[in-house]
Amino acid sequence: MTTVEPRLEPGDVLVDPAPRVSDPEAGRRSRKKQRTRDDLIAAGDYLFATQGFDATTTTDIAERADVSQRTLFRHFPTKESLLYGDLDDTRLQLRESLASRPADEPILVSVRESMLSLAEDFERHRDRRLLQARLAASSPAVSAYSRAVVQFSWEREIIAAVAARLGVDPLKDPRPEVVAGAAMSAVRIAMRQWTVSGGTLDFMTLNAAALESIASLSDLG
Amino acid sequence: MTTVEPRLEPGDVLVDPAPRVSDPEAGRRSRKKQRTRDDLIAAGDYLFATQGFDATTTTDIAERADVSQRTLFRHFPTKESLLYGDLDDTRLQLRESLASRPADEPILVSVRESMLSLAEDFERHRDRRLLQARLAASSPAVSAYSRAVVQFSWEREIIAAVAARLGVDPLKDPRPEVVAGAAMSAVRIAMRQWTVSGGTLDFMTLNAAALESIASLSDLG
DNA sequence: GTACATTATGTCAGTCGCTGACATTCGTCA
DNA sequence: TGACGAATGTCAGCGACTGACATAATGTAC
Repeated sequence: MTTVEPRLEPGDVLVDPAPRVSDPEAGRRSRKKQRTRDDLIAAGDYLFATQGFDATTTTDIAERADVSQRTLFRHFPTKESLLYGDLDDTRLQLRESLASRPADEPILVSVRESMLSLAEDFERHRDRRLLQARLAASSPAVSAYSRAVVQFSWEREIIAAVAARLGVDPLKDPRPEVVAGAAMSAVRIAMRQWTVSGGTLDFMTLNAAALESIASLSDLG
Repeated sequence: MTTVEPRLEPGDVLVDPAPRVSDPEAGRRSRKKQRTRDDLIAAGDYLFATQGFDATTTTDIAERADVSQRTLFRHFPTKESLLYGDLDDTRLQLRESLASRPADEPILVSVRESMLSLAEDFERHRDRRLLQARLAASSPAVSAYSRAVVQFSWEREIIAAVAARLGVDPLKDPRPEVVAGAAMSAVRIAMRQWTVSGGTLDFMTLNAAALESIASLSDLG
């Protein structure tokens, strides 16, 4: 599994200057835990960006975050999950966006609008999403994880929402999954176009254009 | 990554009684090579079916095929690829099927008919496809491989064919990928329904029904 | 504030997928 | 037959990940 690793230009932003808010409600213990978690993500982002995903060792990352490798794996189940540490946030945001659409709205419109809320997420975490996309383009392991874990988790949210709206069982009626599959393909195209543009193009616009094509599918007869 | 491993009933067929044809044209050397390859696949199928994917070691498989572990990895790049050893056959068959559709046929019909040719493959290798599907349902590693490698390779064939038919660049026009995504979702549903039925339902029928829903997507507005 | 329970972390040894390097065997072909 | 090359075996090693146990920091009850 040989891999071409990315070489970032010196000007590129490497890490999200994350807010590091650390809910002041919680005690010192959970704050410290959150702190090491943040440190690990930052260390991973930096090393992945500078050396590439495959060339970076989990031991490297742990050392840079000044913790043991064992601690890294207590916070993240896999090396890939370290790169997509905010997966759950994005997924839940998508879920809420889907749930908040009016019930009388056409389903394709609901899906489209919700996917656009995902675009907002991309612009809010621009650097990180670009890094993830670039690493996915250069490392098969990351690419596979993105498809099989990240995107799949989004797809499930769409399937559940569409099935609920239609009032059908998604294991029997194929439409929820087919809609979700089409929508995910649209998002992938938008992501790819956005990535090759280096994040300069407007993700929202790209995503909207791709999603438009779903409704016109039947023209292909 | 804890995994529930499948327990097959004694009556279940474990291995494809593969033809083991070994092109008589070739010499003894390539015949022996093909033979060890077949042995490895058979050993893998048997152990995966009886012990589950994760619980089976590549060393186990190699020993059962009476070769060294190193030889296993000379024939197959990963443990997963051993389970999907015939991936290329299926992919190329899909490609040919897509290429053989008349140029004046509506695109959705071409895609649908080609996916049905994929259904023939499923019935031809019924036991193996069932085993793969069951293992994918029980092991995240297999499931991820199926999505990110196997199904993705099919998806690329559809994208290329549809883009060629439309005469567009699939990196710019989203329609080829969206069609492919919808078609792959349909196939996934059919596979799942077929699997839970234990392979008793007619895959062709399931697949056709799921593919039908693509054209009616715009009804969801 | 002292004592006890919890929890995050470190350390260490080990498994398993996978690879490079080198030696050996065996089919092929002149 | 003898030389060449392809397939395999052997061995050592890397890297992701895990279980077990010890330790230290934190939270809590009194």
